[in-house]
Formats: sequence, structure tokens, C-alpha cells
Amino acid sequence: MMISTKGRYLLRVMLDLAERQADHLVPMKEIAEHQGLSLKYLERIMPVLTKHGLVEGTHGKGGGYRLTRTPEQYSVGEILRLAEGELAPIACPECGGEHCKRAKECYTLPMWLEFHHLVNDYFNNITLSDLLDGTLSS
Amino acid sequence: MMISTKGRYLLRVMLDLAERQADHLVPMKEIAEHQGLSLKYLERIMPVLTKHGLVEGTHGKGGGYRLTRTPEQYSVGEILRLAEGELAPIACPECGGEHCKRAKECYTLPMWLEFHHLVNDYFNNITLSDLLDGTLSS
DNA sequence: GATTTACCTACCACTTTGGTAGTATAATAA
DNA sequence: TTATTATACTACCAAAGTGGTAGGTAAATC
Repeated sequence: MMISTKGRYLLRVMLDLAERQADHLVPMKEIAEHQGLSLKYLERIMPVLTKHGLVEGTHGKGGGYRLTRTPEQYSVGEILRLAEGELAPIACPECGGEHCKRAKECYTLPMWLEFHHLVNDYFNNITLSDLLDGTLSS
Repeated sequence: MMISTKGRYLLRVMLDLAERQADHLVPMKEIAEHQGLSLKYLERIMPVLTKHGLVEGTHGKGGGYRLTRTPEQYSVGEILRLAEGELAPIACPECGGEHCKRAKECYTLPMWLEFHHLVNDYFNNITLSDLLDGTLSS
């Protein structure tokens, strides 16, 4: 498993919000029920989305969450990186960060770097609205 | 981190063996020193390679390991799958196994499936000799 | 002031990761 | 046959990550 539930759940929350976008503020309770996820767990992992401004939360009755942009303006890569940290295949040189001493003689490093790009390119080029449209299944 | 040290270490062991292929039996002690890895840890993770016939181990003095094929005949994907299990991005439906109930209405499943294929295609199409040649950096 | 909601902190059980230690077993060399 | 060299196997272990639960605080509304 390369992607944890945290990333998958946050993605589903974003999609749930996108579906009702501009409609009204959606409380987490609704999303948790709708998606069949634990409210408490969602409450724990949501802050990463608000802190980075992907969603806005409003307190009190009638409150809830709302997207701050349109669904086309969110890439899946952005969301997954917030949840998972860098989508790097290996820790070794963090795929471009500080290099290990063996970097020069390492036969595998070029492969990891290329794969790292592959992964990020893939997820960066999918937006929330692509997922809602089902554009991929074509 | 999507690929653990187990997978990376085994890959390096295979490359080390490939470099001296057909030369002589190489004891793990040499590989551990050459690669700067823990002998004891390598001993623990090697069995998966012998059990699946990727390498042969011979006991006793003058013994060691040897590849059972030529380096072109090993794909990186094959080695990583032995180390990591299926290279699936998510556990959910094991990317094609038993489906979760939400499969039909799941906006993200097609993406995970496509990504799963992307990852496997990438690693399946790289052989040990590709890595030794440095074909990738081109 | 009570309710409803987001937000925050602490804990917890379980699994995975990355090892170490010790021993058994097989093959060879002396 | 005995010592040596090497694989193979088993048990343990510390640390980190995963996927939660519990409970309280703060803000907004009724």
C-alpha cells in the first residue's frame, strides 16, 4: 500500500464537498455519514486542509466546510501531498534532497528519480472535476 | 515512502550479483561489505529470492549466491513485488480483487486502477541490465 | 444560555520496519 | 573426522507509522 487511508479519505471529503459546491456549508457529520467514515477520525485529519487554505470551516449552527476554489483548480497531487507528505518512492536522498554518499555509483537512483516524476506528473494532472466527470474511465 | 528498504536492498543485492555474474559464487558477507548493509539483515530478507528461484545459495566453504538467469531476464517489478507484495497504491479492493461496496459509486477507483497499472508497467519494463547500463539517465 | 459546529490534545492498539542474537544445518577442506 | 565456512532459520526488540477513540475547548447561532 503506497497511499494511506488518510490520503484517500481526504480525497473523498474533497470530492464530497465538490459535489455540493457553492450549495451550502456542509458539516463533517454529513460527510462522515455519506461516505461511511468515522466522524472523529475525519475531524482529526481535516486541519491539514484548512491550514493550507483548501477548504474553509465555519463554526456554529449552520456551519460546516466549503471549498475555496472550483473543483478544476484542485489537483489530486496537491491533496495527496498534504496528506502523505512528498510522494517520494524512497527515503534515500528524498529523491533529490541531500544525497547519500553512494549517489554517484548508485545504479538505482536514476530509476527512483524518474519514477518520482512519473508519480507526481500523474497525480498533478488529475483534478477533482476530472474525477467527478469520470474522464479517466474512457 | 512507497518502497521500503527491503525492496531497495534486495534490488541492490541482485545488481551486485549481476555485476559479477557467472564469475564465482558470492558470499553475502562480501555483498554486505560492498554495499554497506547489515549482513544479518540481508540474511533475513534473502530467503524470498531463493524460495522463488531468482538466486541459488550454496552452503559451505567456497559457497555463496548466484543468479539463476541472465540480468536481462529479471525485471525490477518482479523483484520489488517479491519484497513489497503487490505494488498496489491502496488496499481498498486490492486494485482489482474483492470489491468494496462503494466500487460503483466510487469516483476514485478508476484512478487507483490506472495508477496501479502505471506503476507496474514502469517497473516491469526495467531489467537489471538496464540499470547496470545506465540506460535510464539518457 | 443552550445547542451546534469546528478545532485541538492526548491516548491507544496494532502493524510494519529495520534491525540484532543465536543456533541449526549443509558442504567443503584439512 | 573435525574444523571451517556459509546458508538458513527462529526468536526477540525498539521505533515509527497507521487508524483510530475519547474528551474537552472555542466560536457561532438560535
